[in-house]
Amino acid sequence: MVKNIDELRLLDDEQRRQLSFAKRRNGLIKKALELYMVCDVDAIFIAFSPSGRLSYFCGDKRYFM
Amino acid sequence: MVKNIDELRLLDDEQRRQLSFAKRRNGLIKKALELYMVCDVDAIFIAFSPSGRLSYFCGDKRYFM
DNA sequence: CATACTATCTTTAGTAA
DNA sequence: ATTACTAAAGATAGTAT
Repeated sequence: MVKNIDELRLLDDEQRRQLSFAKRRNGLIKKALELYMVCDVDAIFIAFSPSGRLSYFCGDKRYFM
Repeated sequence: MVKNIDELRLLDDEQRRQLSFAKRRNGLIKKALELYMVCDVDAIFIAFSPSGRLSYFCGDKRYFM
């Protein structure tokens, strides 16, 4: 797990990085959905996977789209 | 804390919602930064606070900007 | 708006399938 | 690509400042 930003470094193995991405992306999308629902705000999250695939969440009530 | 998505509901108090937003937004930006650094991917996060202020994170290495 | 505390709940690296 | 398991680390509601 990551304690400080200083401890962050690029995962050196492609397979580990892809798995870490999938887990973290899922976590971020869930958190963005919670922010959207709990706090009643607009929020978007966009990321590209290490292999270039798009992942996103869009919760729009007022400003987006 | 939120256990299931079914338990999510709009915080009824404006002050509680604003505080929850500030904490969750900080958490999301940190997570997005970690995703960007650890997984070496592009990622953006944008949200508006309950009072309409913009918060965002943008980590771009290939696609954005 | 921010920051600090803490009990409690959540996320995730490593691993296997 | 995914899901499942688990210990360890992280996030946050409630509260006070």
